[in-house]
Amino acid sequence: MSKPPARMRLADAAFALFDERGYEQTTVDDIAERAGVGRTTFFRHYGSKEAVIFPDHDRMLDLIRDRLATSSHSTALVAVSDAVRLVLLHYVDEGDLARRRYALTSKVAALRDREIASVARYQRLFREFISDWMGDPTESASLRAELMAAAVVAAHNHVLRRWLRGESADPVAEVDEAMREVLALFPPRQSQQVSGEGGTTVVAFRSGQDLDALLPSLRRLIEGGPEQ
Amino acid sequence: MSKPPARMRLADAAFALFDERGYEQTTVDDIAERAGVGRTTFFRHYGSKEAVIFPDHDRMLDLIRDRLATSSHSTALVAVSDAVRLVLLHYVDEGDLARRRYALTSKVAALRDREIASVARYQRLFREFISDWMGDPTESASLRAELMAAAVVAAHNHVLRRWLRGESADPVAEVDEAMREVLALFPPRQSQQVSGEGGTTVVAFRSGQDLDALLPSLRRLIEGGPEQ
DNA sequence: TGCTCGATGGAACTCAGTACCGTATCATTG
DNA sequence: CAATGATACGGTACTGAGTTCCATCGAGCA
Repeated sequence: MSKPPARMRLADAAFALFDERGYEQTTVDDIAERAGVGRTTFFRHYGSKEAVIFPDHDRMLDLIRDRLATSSHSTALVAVSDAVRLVLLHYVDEGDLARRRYALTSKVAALRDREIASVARYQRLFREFISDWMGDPTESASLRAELMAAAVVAAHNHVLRRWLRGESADPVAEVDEAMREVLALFPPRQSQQVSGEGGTTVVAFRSGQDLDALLPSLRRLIEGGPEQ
Repeated sequence: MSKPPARMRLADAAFALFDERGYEQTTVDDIAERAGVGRTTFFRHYGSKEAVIFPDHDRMLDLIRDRLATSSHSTALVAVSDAVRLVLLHYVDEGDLARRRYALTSKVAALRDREIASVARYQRLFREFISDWMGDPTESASLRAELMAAAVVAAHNHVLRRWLRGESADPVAEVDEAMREVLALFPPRQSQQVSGEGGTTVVAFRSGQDLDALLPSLRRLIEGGPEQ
């Protein structure tokens, strides 16, 4: 009947106390005492009181990095979707623990802020990866990469929160669908046009005019090359 | 020769000390001492050591709220663009102060996290507004609102950071352009088509054919009504 | 003068987080 | 068996952020 490792006892004690008294009302001393270890040991295992709630963010960042790194130019978007699915699956595997954490982050501003900061790190990884993938130093591509990374992360968070609230029975299917929607927002561009003959790219717009009235400007756009 | 108000002296002292010694190496006592006030007074004016760097976020949130509130259904997107421009202009008006803050948030993780948390609050405002505006309780619309809010905020941050780094001479023009790109990502949906006469909606696609070869299918699309 | 009120300063406190030191356990060496 | 080193732990003392409470000062006012 050996005791479970201190690290886990600390996490259990922390969650239990947070549930009973609330986060701010619980001190690190309380947690250490209930876990039956010294205060020093707590800080050896978790860098801060907040970190006992989010022990895995660094590992998740590595996971994302790895998945993105093992991709070629043509499979970049697949890698992004995979990485997102990986993160979502990690939460789903945590099960009830993830839901208890969600209950805490919903109530405690400090924890919510911490979570948001972590998500921003994910977003940064995606942004850098997408930016490299685009390989286009123009300001327009830079903005596009930023928007895409933001959308990817927002889609993940959206599905994750739905699952955390018990609104989703199949979060993996939902996140795949959401990622399809996100990628559909960013269709491939002219520079990646099918090589060879001069095809036609029609950009999306709405107009009160009918098609015939629009054709002149359409032709001008196509033949005149890039315009303001 | 009356002294400037304590609040401003505290901010000046804080920025000066942060520049000289760095953020972590500066204590609140140091700041209060240089400002010639007591420690208590510091915390009366700024809720925390970090808050002396970001004094205006609450006011900015109110500004956004107000701008969004004074809009009708048809001017919702204009209101969003206006609100974004408002925030950007606030930073630009700060001028050098905003750049010093940027230098700090670039170096100090705690400050970066704080800034990110504030941005998340902006994003939440936009998300709720856009969601209400869509008035569509489906999951698809909910995701769409989330993506749109994320894109709006990402676009603002992108332009703001460019300006902070001195890469943009006309940030207002840039943010307007960026917002146009963002809104172009989210074309109005069928159900919101301009009532009345038959305008033209061109959906985005790419084709290897040239425009003339495409026209028949285009016409069929337009006249045949909604299709998959 | 006596009064309130707002802004201030100071003392004392709680608690997170860090630094340092001593100790117990265990496996590896000779 | 004895010396060694690595690892995990506990305790003490410290710094510094943030809070609470109380005392003070000055301006306006009856």
